[in-house]
Amino acid sequence: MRALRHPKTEDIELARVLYALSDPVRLEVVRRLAQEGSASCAALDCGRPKSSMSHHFRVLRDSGVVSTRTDGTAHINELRRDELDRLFPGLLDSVLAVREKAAG
Amino acid sequence: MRALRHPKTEDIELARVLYALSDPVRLEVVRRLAQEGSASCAALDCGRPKSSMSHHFRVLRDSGVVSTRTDGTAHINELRRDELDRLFPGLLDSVLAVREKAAG
DNA sequence: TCTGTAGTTCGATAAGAGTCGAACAAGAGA
DNA sequence: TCTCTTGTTCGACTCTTATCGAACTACAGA
Repeated sequence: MRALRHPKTEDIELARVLYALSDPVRLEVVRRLAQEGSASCAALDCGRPKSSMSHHFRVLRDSGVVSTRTDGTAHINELRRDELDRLFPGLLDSVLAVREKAAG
Repeated sequence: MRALRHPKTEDIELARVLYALSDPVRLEVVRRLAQEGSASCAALDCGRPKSSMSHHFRVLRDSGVVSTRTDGTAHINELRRDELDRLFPGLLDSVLAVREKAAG
């Protein structure tokens, strides 16, 4: 497959990261990556078709929130945690610490 | 003027807050409110027409990031800092701590 | 009441984003 | 090489959003 674009650490922008985190589907993906360390796209589908998930993974990748490596046919994602923590200390921790009340 | 809508503390949602913070104009407004405590809309225009700024203030208000009170004809805005800190500990601090490199 | 000031609302426009099926690409294994 | 699996890309659609001028609302002061 084509090479997956990852911004360099110094090109990661706060506004883009916040935007990437502002979607419920992507937030859920980030939470699960934080728990599980790394996971393939398929393992993280939120009941949505793969084209939709591919879009969300691209937003997360382009913003610098996750990195994706290839393992056979699978794409393994993980949080760029060290870099994000260095750039925006406490941000990811505070986002991940939030336990939102159940809907309804 | 019509009453300005403010969500109740318990209705403030993380994703909406992150979205509100993901725009450069709004991020700048939030930074300046953090510095100055409170300010009118006019004092915080980012060189944009007031209709544009009014839109951004509404996004910030609707998401629960700022509260707006009326003082004569002016609308005085301030961060809902205590509430945000209680709901999302560390989030605002980490966002405000970021010193982004100058463009170029 | 007239005028000025501060913001909101409206309407239009253009750009962006989420969603999904279908087609495509690339590696793995038989 | 055929096939399966895993994702990406494309195209179409719809909804949302940012932007701005113009009209409107509300308060204050002369």
